[in-house]
Amino acid sequence: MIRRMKGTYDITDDIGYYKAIEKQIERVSKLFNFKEIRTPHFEARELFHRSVGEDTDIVSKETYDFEDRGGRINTLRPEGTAGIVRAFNENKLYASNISPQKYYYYGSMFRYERPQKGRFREFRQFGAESFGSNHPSMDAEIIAYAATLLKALKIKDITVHLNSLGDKTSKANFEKALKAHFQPHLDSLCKDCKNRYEENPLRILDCKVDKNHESMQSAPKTVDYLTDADKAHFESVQAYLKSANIDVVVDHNLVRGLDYYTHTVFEIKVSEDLLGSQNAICGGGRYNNLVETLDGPPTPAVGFAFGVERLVVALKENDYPLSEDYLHVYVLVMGEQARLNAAWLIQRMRMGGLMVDTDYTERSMKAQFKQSANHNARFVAIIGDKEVEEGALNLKDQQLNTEERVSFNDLYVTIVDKLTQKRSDCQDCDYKGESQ
RNA sequence: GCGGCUGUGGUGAAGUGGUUAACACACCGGAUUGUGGCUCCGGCAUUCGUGGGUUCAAGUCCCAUCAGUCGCCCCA
Repeated sequence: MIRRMKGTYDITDDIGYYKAIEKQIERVSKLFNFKEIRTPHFEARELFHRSVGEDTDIVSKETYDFEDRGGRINTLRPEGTAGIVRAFNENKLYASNISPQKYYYYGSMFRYERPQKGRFREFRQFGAESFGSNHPSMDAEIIAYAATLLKALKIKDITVHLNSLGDKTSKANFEKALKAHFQPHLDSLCKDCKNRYEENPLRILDCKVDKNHESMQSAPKTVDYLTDADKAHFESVQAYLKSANIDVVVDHNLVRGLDYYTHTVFEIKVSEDLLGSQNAICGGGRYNNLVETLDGPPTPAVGFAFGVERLVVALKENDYPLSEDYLHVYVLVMGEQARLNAAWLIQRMRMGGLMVDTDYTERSMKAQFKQSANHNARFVAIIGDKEVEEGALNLKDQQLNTEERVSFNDLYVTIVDKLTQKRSDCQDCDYKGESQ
């Protein structure tokens, strides 16, 4: 049997969680006035090298690259921001009379990684990007947007971690200071940290093995390398968040893996026993140089990305209530003539807005009743030869456990009547009938 | 890229080298010639991820391989 590719998965029974997430994304995005944007799943490889960073793990060893028949080098997008920025520049969206331009996206990303809990090779991200404002209130809005989605999804025990890396210069100075600081301790640090020292010194700060190492306590802090303007910006972001009632933890060891981040960076984490070391459910920050790096006009920008699979884990863990599948009517058919007559009755009910299903496999009556229960059908309409002759059938209400004879002509109105009586079973709205 | 664990019907699983692969759920049929959910009866794996090996004998032991899963790195 041909099976799914490693690190991919089929959404079957869990589809309700995805629908719920997508619904809330749409709703919350409207509240924050972000517009949806959709960009291709593959781009020129060059795009990711220039934006995400040549030396990051994502680009150096995790991309899906392929050459097409025209000799072009394509890459399946490993993250969303690069493509959005490309589209922003290519479509000259910066020329809009609306500013800042606020976009959100939802879709699959691809990274060649070893799959584990909350991590896949094809995974989905929901992300947002705001272009054209360098104001701290914009940083704060982005974080508030992310936090509001989590609130809408009723996810508990989340923590927003916040830090600032400063501009290009302060980021570089800080890195230099870090290397100078850790250089004499290099021998006593763990194997991974020795690597990080060369590859990405910032990451030494959030090492789990060496977190109690003596050199950690005395390590330079990002804040000490911020310019006065950057420091003021960072403090202002915090003030706006406070005003919006969003709790954050300032975490000087928070750095982010992608090269393009400057100034504000943040991560939203759920408890570790939920997702282990994959507990970062959302990550983001400011990237004031990226638009220009990708040949657009100098444009400050800030954004975030959520891991949808991780949201699903959190939803399940929090027992997020999903509405159950159900049918209005299951039509039970016995015999060929009945089946033929049922066809137009079913079509008429469906055209009238009722959710209807029937048997297609010539099962026994008992089995059809079982199916109707499995489908969670409110009514069972029973049609056999007798019914075809009389032009009437038995309609059984499975909820009230009552049954009555109804003519074919009255079937539809009878059902609609019963559905709209005081015992409304509307599961899509809060309407519980007139009596309540 | 590295390490741990796992692989038996549609599903969950038992099986500790010996003959016919438990049990439960689901599903199908019947008892009930047209009324589900309860009850009873019956059916449902020529074979244990795949390939090779050891043995008189392998689901069980060994090797390889594939897949899944969890962790490390890294990330959403």
